[in-house]
Amino acid sequence: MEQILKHTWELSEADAINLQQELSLKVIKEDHFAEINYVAGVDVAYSKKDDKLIAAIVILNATSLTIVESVVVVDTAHFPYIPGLFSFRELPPILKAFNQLKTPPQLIVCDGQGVAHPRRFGLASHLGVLLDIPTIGCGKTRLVGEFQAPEQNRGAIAPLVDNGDIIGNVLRTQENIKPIFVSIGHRISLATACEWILKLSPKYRLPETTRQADQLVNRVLSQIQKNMKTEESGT
DNA sequence: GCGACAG
DNA sequence: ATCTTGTCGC
Repeated sequence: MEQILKHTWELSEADAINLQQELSLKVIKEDHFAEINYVAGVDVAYSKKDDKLIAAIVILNATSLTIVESVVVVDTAHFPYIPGLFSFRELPPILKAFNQLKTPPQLIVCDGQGVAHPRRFGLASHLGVLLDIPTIGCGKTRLVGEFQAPEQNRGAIAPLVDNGDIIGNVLRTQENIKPIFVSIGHRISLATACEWILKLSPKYRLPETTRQADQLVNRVLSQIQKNMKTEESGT
């Protein structure tokens, strides 16, 4: 898959913030896409013991929600976790994984925020701008913004507001279950993003894309930890 | 100064 | 997010 825009990942904290402000101008907050046949789910896990990031991409058929391809990349972490600068830690391995992908998706669902971010440029927006593909930010918890709890029924939404801007929606994907935080990543409107997340979450709290990517990433993570254990006992 | 803070 | 511990269910 072709990466449209590239930049260095060796940045200071201040330079990373400047880059976010510059790139945030490129985010398109409307529906800019044609037919969506394949949807990607992206997730990253972290092994603290050997300081490795494990990035997984799962491609689903957009109608049947079955897996058509998956890729895993294990990489060294080169940037610390700083709230607001999450993408500078997790995107390098994610982009490596996209390079190995054979089935290009027309929509990417990210585990992390889109424009629901202090500088309106969370991981989902960052990935969307670099690949120029529609992305949705889908977080389990909030980074910024205030909200009221949405009604208890599936599909209920409440606006996520920061500085007077509606930066996302708090969306109930399953009745009586904690809602998730949906925001524009790139090339999609908030309303369409929520429609897709509901369509992708027929059974569980999280969309099938992130669920499958999470399962894959954790399977690889536990395999790595298992291998390290047998190496210890063999030495 | 203190708390809050995607994963 | 991970790690550690304990508890519960299969």
